[in-house]
Amino acid sequence: MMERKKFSQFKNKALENPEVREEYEKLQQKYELKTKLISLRKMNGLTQEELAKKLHTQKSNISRLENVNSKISPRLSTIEEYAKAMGYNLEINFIPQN
Amino acid sequence: MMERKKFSQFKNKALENPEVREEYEKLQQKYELKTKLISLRKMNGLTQEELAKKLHTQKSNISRLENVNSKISPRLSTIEEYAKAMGYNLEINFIPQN
DNA sequence: TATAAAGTTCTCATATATGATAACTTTAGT
DNA sequence: ACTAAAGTTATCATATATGAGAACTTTATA
Repeated sequence: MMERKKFSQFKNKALENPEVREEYEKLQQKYELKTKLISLRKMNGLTQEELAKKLHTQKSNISRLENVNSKISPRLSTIEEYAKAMGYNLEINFIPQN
Repeated sequence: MMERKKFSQFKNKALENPEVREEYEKLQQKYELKTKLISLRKMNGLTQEELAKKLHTQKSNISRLENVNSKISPRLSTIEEYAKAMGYNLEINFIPQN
């Protein structure tokens, strides 16, 4: 708990730096999408292999897509198909910064 | 006015057909994104050329990106950068299909 | 702790998006 | 109708995502 508080304080301080903040938000966003993809799949009780089959591709490709560390920026259509395979549509919004 | 009503009735009838409906929604979505991109740019009072400069690219590429008819499915990062250049962040949501 | 299932990583081939330039068309203002 | 600005289209080169297969690591469970 003490650790958590300390870190939290440090984080807030660091985020006052615009460059750090920007970098952080960029990561947050990437993390968000990948995270959403993964939880969407798990919510539907699918393994990577099962989803891969639905999409006529390989489990290794699903893994790559879901990998938070990969530098790949997927095509919109790829995300769309992933979502469709589980019964979802994509919605894209533009949010003003600050 | 008469024309509009007739068309509207036809449209609703046609949308009861699942295949037609799916095709329609697909188009709607594509249209939506491109439309959002265009209005975002215009809201910020930018020409394609001006935006291109901000993004260190050419106006022809902006035109291609905004072109509703093109079969290109852009990278997520491309849309992101377009938005960022005008002070917006991307938000992506998964909407259950019915 | 052995085993199977699930997920990851690497690599190469292929498909597709993006960058750049030029010529063309449309639109707006006079 | 003329002109300039804005937008479009075509094309080729380059960058990057995706497909596929194999070997590897992690996780869960008996």
